[in-house]
Amino acid sequence: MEHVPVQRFCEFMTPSTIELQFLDELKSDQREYRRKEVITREGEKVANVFLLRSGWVTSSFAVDSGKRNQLVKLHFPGDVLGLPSIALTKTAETLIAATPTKVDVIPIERLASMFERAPRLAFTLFLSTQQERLMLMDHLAAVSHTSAQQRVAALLMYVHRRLKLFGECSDVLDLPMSQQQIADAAGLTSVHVNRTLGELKRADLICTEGKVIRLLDIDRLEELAAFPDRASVRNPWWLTSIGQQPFMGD
Amino acid sequence: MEHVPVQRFCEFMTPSTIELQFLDELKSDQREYRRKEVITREGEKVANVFLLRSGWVTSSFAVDSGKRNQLVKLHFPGDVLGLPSIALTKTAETLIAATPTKVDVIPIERLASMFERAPRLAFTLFLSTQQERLMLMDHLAAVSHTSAQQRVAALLMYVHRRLKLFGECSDVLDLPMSQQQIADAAGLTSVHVNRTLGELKRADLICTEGKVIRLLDIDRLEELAAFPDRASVRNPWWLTSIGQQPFMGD
DNA sequence: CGCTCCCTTGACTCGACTCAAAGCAGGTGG
DNA sequence: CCACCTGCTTTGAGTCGAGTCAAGGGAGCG
Repeated sequence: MEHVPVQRFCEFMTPSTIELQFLDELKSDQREYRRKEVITREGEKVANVFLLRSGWVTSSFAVDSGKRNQLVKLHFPGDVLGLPSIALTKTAETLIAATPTKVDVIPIERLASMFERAPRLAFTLFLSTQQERLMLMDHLAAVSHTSAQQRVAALLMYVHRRLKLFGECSDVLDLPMSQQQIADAAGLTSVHVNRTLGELKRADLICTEGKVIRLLDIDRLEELAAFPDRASVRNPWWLTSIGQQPFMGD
Repeated sequence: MEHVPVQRFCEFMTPSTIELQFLDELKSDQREYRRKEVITREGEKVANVFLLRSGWVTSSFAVDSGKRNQLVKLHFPGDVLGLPSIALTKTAETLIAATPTKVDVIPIERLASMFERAPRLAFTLFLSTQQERLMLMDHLAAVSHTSAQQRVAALLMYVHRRLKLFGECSDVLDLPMSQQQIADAAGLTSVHVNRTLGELKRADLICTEGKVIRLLDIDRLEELAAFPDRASVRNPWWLTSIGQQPFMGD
């Protein structure tokens, strides 16, 4: 039974055995990347999406003709990478492995066939990307309405939450990101991120031990980050009523 | 034949007659709203999505416990409203009619059934929401990396482009938005939007005649707005190869 | 007539950016 | 083993864009 890597498909319902098998057969290939290796560079032709099996991946955009970067999303195991660009001829995102990484390669035509063969999975993926869209909206609201401290805290808490899902998490974060990248994610400059981290340290919210960040007061950090909390549906009848048996013909 | 209101479904391929009929039968109801009327308020139970038939609709979030608003998206005829919240128990977006508006009400369970009955339409909708996601990413990048002038210009050009699609458009925009709303969209304050519009006027890029904005130099405005230009796929084989005949049983 | 929005303008503040220089690894090759 | 990169972090000084607060002016409406 696959567990972590298909969490995107388990978030709203539990897939049947046949569906899990179908998912497993989507991949055409499996690839590994080293830290900082490029998975996809913006401008390249779009042919695949990727299921992240292990490792962290950053998704970013060049802005200002390359002078700056916008880090749009930090991906964790179970995430599907590259979806936003499937309607384009050239990829918009640059995907870079932040840690050593394993991905399944899923050709777009197989993804398309999922809509015919496994509609329940397709709708689940659809729901999951709507959630992503919402997170982007929250990110957008945050970037234009919150202070540097809040944005940095929000980033830390986001990572903390995701890691908690895997149980891999204590109050210690080993961020594989430079301050420059944190800045790109939060919409700040590296200089200012540095100062902001300093402020958080002085406020006894975090401390750093080498590259590692220790979260000293998670409650206050959560409060600072001020994520809107949104409750997701689980097993809604309109989802579970869709045909459960995918058509596995030919 | 329905034309404008289903453009979201025609962007990537041409739906078959049966598919168009299916789309038409999705709605459970049709509603009309007056200017400033609320279609959906954040926090309400999620039961439907809406197909915008005519009029403009703003989608916004309260931030800072209601002191500020983030206007996330301006919707035009053909857009599907409310999708980002379908995975939630309570809506995240507040949808407000910016002009007199007509919408089709689509219960979520019917949307779900589309994934079973009309997979090609479902995948088309999926593609279209991936595009939305991308636009949000661009919006995000813009908000953190561009000046007030650029953001206001970007908003104007966005509206101009959308209107051009309907052929309704000259170089004259009749924005049904207050400067406060423009500010909410651009991530600015109303005071600063006012000054920024002043700058654009002094630079002979726009002029205002009452509530109407006349675009004096669209080329320079486009340059200022600096949208990334992204080419969408049309009729990709992996889309058109999906079963064209929806199952219309029972 | 007076209300309520909304736009407009001015004066002041401040958070985040820029530019710049200096410290600090970690890694590579001589 | 040391010398030298190169990339990342840290700190300082100065600037500026956008926000805040506040007051006045129009325009539409009951």
